[in-house]
Amino acid sequence: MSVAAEYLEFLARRVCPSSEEAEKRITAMVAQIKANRPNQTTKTMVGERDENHLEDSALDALETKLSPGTEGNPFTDYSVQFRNALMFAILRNTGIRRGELLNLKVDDIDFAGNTLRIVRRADSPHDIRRYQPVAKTRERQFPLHAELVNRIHEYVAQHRSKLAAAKRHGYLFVTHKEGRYQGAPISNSAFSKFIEVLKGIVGAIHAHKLRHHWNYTFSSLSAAKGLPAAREEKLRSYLMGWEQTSGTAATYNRRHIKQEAADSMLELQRKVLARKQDRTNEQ
DNA sequence: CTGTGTTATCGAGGCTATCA
DNA sequence: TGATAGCCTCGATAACACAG
Repeated sequence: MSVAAEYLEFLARRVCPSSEEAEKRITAMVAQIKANRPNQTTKTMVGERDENHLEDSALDALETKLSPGTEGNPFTDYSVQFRNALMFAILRNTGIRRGELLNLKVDDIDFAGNTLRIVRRADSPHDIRRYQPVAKTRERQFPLHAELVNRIHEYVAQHRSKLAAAKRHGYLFVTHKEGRYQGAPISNSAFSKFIEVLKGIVGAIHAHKLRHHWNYTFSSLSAAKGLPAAREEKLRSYLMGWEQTSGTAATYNRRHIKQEAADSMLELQRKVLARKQDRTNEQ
């Protein structure tokens, strides 16, 4: 509204002949518009976000249910099962955004070095999707647990490669259903449908909630390691792709931060995956 | 630290092609 | 012909960047 008021002021000065009378009325108009600005921000309190995390046990149960070939898997096609379980695992373990996930290309994964790269590709001409998912913030690269890398590789080699249309673009996750869109990059809404199914199993869940959960786990882990708060903040910013609040200092020890961030990322993944391993062994 | 602008996500409703 | 697994749109709102 402030901007609108100022623009109207500018416009009025342009249009009206400059006289004392006009000047008075313009000032009055601007004052009146500004007086009507809402004085309360509509943003919600930041503190409430902390309560927004899920239970690990519920996520474990969900992951078991999603694992391909399991009795009672909500998806019928094996490739779809494999893809969906993989998308879930990546979201849970890395805390990347929904858009970043759908925007992943096969090339973004370094299968030899076990790393994942988040790249911005706004308005990519190669993306035929109506709604193009993009990485919202900074690009970044971090290591991926070998198990996840292997699963991605298996998905590409065993499932994605069977679809001819998938060879024409590099996007990692594709549509498997036969028809016009088979092999095309999976759409935002198709992904929504997937989340919809998850909701039917564990109740309120969405992609961003997994991101919140990742941050929650990250906090616990940092606390357990006795990481200083400032340090933790920097690592978190790097891994989540946020701007570093400090300017020059960040450039100075970026590499160090990157390394430590990489370690933390791996450790978190190891923790979650190891626990899952334990459970399967017990059964 | 706050206010403001931009962009992604959520969530719900509706449509379409394929298959058994 | 119904079930399934896709797809599209859009308003509301949350998440983020950045200047003051």
